Amino acid sequence: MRHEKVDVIFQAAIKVFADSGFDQARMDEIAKEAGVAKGTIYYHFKSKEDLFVGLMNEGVQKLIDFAKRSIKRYDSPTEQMQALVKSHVLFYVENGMLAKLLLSEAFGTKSRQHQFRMKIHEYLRLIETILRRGAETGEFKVKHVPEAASAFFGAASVVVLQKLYSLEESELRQIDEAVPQMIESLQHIVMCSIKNSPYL
Amino acid sequence: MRHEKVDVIFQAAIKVFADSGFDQARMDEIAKEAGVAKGTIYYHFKSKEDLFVGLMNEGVQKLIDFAKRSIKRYDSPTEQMQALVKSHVLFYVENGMLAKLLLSEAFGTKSRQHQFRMKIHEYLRLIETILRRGAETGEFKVKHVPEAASAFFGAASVVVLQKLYSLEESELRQIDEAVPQMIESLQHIVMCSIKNSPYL
Amino acid sequence: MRHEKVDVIFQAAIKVFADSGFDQARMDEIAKEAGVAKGTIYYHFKSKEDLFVGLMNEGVQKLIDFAKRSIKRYDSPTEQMQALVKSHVLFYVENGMLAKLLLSEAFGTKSRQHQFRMKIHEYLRLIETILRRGAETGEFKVKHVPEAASAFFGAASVVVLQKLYSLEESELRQIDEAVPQMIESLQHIVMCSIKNSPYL
Amino acid sequence: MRHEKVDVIFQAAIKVFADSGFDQARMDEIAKEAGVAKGTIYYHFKSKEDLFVGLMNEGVQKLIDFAKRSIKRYDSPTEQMQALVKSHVLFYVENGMLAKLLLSEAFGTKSRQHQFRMKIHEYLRLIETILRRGAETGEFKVKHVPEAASAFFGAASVVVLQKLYSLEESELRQIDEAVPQMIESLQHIVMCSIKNSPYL
DNA sequence: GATGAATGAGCTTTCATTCAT
DNA sequence: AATGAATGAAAGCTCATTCAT
Repeated sequence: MRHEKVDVIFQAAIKVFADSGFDQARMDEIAKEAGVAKGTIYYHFKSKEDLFVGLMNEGVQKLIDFAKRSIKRYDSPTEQMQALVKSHVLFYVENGMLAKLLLSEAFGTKSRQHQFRMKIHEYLRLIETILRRGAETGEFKVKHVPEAASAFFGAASVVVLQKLYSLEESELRQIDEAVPQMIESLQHIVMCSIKNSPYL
Repeated sequence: MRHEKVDVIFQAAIKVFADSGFDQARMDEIAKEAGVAKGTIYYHFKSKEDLFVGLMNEGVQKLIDFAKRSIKRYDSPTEQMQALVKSHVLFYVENGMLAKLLLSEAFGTKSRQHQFRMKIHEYLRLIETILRRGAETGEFKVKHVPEAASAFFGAASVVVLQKLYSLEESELRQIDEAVPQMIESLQHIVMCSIKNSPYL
Repeated sequence: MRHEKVDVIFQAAIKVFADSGFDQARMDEIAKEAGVAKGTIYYHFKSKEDLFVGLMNEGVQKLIDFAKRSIKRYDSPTEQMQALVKSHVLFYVENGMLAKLLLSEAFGTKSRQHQFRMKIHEYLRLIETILRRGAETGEFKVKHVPEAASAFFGAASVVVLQKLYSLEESELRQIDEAVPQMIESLQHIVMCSIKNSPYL
Repeated sequence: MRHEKVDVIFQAAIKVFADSGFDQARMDEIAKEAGVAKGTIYYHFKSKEDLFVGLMNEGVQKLIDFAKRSIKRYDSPTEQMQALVKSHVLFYVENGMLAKLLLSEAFGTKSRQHQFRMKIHEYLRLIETILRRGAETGEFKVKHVPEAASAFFGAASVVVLQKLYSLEESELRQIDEAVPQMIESLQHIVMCSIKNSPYL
């Protein structure tokens, strides 16, 4: 069982990293947000980078777990793909900070960014798995599976973020109203492009 | 006519910002890369942020101009949309650095990020214009135009970046071989999801 | 109880600020003089300006306290005024650095200079209080109290500084011999100009 | 005859140095104020310090000349001393910037400050000359002439500056109303303390 | 386990000065 | 004589990290 303080620090770190990005995040602020002394963070984590990597892995893992739970309820690849798109949007709306970090910290040559991409790759493989199963059952027809997975990931991520940042601070509650629209749009795009036979 | 040194600094800055992101980029490094003294940068730009904003605006403008030139050669929205996807991929492969900054620095609450999103919005509006024209001619059928534009932008951006970063340093030349594949995949996704009638 | 390091920094800062003035004083030098790292200063003080303001307030407060203690021993305004002049000279000779900063940093439109003048004003009010009490008892006759207070302050300050700077480095010990002369001169000036009846 | 541009630069420099003090004054600003290129200043002056020293000498010289002209109209040391006090106040009110620089830049160990003190010393010697002549004629009785000169200089300087800075920006016109009061106060102080016989 | 005072390398920015034109 | 683009030394300040308690 993880130490109690570690959880407190994780929660604080998520918030601060999401608000500010890796570079602008201050260990001081994380400590203050967590209500612990700065030294305590260093007792539990080797470095800022270490904390960040742990955090990102956990974040993406949650995204993966959430997606897997959504998928599990369906058998056909078609339904699973739709469930995946829906879970992606819902998770991002609920965890906007992660979405932002996903795009802003995923690309780069730094070691932490490489590690981060590895973790994201797990999620992409989940998408690819469904696509491949759909191809086997004959429901889907996808020529370049990895490219399709990347494309869906990018499309879904940018659509949600663009919506989040286009709403003013005061209108942020309207994001919930926009969710069905985003899900519909993305499902349409995804299904159209992979369905063997024409999609509605 | 812009001063010669300004161009040298711009070229150096785009390289360094792309390598490291805004925060990790060092003015020292930009100066060294440009072969000028650090003070020279500050003689021409008010601040690091000023340099970055100028750079990004110019970068996105080039993307917009490149896309517009590609589109101009065609009349039908269908051909224009395919041309746009192609130009997007080609531009990103040629300007991988800008592509990375486009995703990593576009989202956030900083003023420079807001300015940056405004500029990207110009590009999104270009996509939307084609989509709307296609809807008018009856070639396209798009329910939520802004969402579709964001989705295509996100899909195309992530596909190229994912490919760029999945190739090791030594295999970077292979990127050119991957270009047709990426274009084909993205065109397929885009056309399928907007075509009024089934797209083969 | 104030932290030990704060005192060390204060002592070093007063020396460096006095040697060089606010602008020419270097935080590096203060740190070196104090035997602490530069960061330590910024751990305890918000900025160079913050350090300076704290220092000046404390310095002038010491001058005020010293004057008040000197005055307390006497009842008659006449004796108090003489005590004040004497204490002023003694304090300045002992704290030449503060004296210099008092004149060189008090005037200007910067916020820190305004704050500084406010503090000096406390000292001037002390002088004015004695002058007014003397007027009540009939011992003094002063037409413009604030002008008189400023004049005595300026006279005493410049006399000591002029003497300090007219002595070469090597003759600085002679300052002690000059003290009685300065006190006598200033007391003469002050008493003559405020005494109701002729002062010998 | 001095080069035309030198005068333009001098006028600009006076303004900028007075507004900001030596350290905070920027050569850029002086150039802009003078309407010349920065290089032009360096064509006529060796350095910022060189410009400042030249300026200060000229400023103090003007003060000296103004005092001498005021004195010349009278024969008796008594009248001359009163004229000197009056001219000092009038000059300071008219040239507040010089007054400020006089106090803020006169003390210190820098070479320019030493040179500056030398120049001020000329003014002090002028005061001393009158005091000594008064002693010879029997009108005055001054025990320590240099101390008295310093005291009068300090008193007059601080009185005017304190008044200038105590008035808010908007009330600066009231300074003219305060002039007679300052002159009266200072003349009273000076005359009382040097007159052989009681001064009313 | 936990703390927070202390550190110092490293950052952006400033600005007096130079020099080719 | 005059210019102003270019310079680079130095400054104030930040903040991840350490370590004695």
